[in-house]
Amino acid sequence: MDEALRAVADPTRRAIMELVRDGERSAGQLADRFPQMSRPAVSQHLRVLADAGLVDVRRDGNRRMYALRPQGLADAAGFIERMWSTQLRRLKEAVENE
Amino acid sequence: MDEALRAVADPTRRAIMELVRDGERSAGQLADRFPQMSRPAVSQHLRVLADAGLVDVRRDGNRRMYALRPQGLADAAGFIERMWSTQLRRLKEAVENE
DNA sequence: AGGCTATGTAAGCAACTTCTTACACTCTAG
DNA sequence: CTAGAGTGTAAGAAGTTGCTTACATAGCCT
Repeated sequence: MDEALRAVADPTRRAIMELVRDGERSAGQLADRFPQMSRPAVSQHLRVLADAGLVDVRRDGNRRMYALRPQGLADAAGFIERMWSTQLRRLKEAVENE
Repeated sequence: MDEALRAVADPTRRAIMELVRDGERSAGQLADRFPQMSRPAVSQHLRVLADAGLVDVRRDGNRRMYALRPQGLADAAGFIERMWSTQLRRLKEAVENE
């Protein structure tokens, strides 16, 4: 979970995830979407995402295709849900006490 | 969202959130739970959490009481859900195509 | 083979994080 | 009022992150 949450904490990486969310994208296609930063920078972000299990990589000849891997967020989602549920529980208690 | 996700990316801060999840805790009570690190370190983590809107602070005489503020995770939860839903959508499509 | 395309890796630097110790502040209690 | 408890803030060290440029690797095409 730690790795996934640290990966997701970066806005560029979240943007990449939004992009690959709709289907596979090559490293180059992704890099093109970030004209303000160098291609290697994007490549490094992709590595972080892959290491965190947030994207899948597939070789396609010359290119590398990246796709979202939502399971990688399972534990993070669990944590957030656990925090979130507190609100619901509290709300319920508040309602019951009035 | 950025601030919340960066705050949550740290394991100590997540642990703090788990602790205040069940109700208010004073700074000192929280610091006691992290014997391996200094009290000021915990205090600094609490500040990060408060700045990110993930905890509420209340002064109680000499002490400061911290409580979880789950709304602070709303945007983060939204992001994760948006990624997550992809899986469901894909699954649905896969089922429909077979 | 040789050159071009697509991509990753290495090295290094600047900025940021997360600690620590030392200090300041603010209530409460006697 | 003074002492001590509870807590935040300041300054600085050490480690980590996120970039850049330069280089390496691997597949494709003529």
